[in-house]
Amino acid sequence: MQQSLIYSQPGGFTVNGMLSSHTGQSLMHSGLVRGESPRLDHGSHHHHQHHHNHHTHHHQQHGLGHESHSDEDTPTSDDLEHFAKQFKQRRIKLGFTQADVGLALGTLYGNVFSQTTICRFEALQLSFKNMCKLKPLLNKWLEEADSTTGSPTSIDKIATQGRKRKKRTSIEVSVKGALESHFLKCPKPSAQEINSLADTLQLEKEVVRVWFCNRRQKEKRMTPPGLPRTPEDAYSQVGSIGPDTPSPSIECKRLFSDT
DNA sequence: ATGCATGAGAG
DNA sequence: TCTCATGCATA
Repeated sequence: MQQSLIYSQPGGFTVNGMLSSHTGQSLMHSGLVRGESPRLDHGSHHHHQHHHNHHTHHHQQHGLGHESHSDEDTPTSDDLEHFAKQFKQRRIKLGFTQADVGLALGTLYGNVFSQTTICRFEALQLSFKNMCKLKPLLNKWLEEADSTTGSPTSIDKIATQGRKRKKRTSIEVSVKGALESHFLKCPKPSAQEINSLADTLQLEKEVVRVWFCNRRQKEKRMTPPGLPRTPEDAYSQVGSIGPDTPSPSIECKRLFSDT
């Protein structure tokens, strides 16, 4: 947790040591879970991805095969991964917290983001599409940030949230385990399934429903959950690593034909 | 850093 | 209803 609560104002000294070093970390996710069709409308493309996804049929961004620049068009997963990494180091070098960045984006370009989102971006824990959307913004901030090394950023405040949010319900570990099991069987339970499940686990159906929604979203992130990604493992598995989706391509049978 | 939650939009 | 982007609150 390096998210200090203090605002580090780079107004005292010039922090200008932006090095282009990157941790030699071989993070190679093989793709996302679904066939995200990028909203690009170039009618003639569709090369092929260069990675050996030893299973299904999904790739999300066409391997345009020749773009290694910052933005312009749809980045590749590798581009995003690299950018996120660079972004984080530079952010830290400049002495800003994730929260600072989120706020700065708001005051600079009108889009405010929370610490959570910045964090997830850096950790590649957003969907591919979402990453692509945020990248340009963060890239701009980055340019601004290190060019203006020492300029006062006009901080503004846009308090826009007067919702009474439900208190976060803590789900017991054992119960979580049960939910996990069910998720493996059927990631998309019907209302009836959710009902009985909620009843069994003694949880509100809404809580169970939301849990499944969130669980599904997790599967769709760029960095899927449950990766035993230790450096040692990475070395042993080179050649056929598959951090890709566990192929749940099977339809879960609806025992109840709902409405 | 992450778990549970909200709400807008698609179907 | 589900997905998807996003965040408050919390561990």
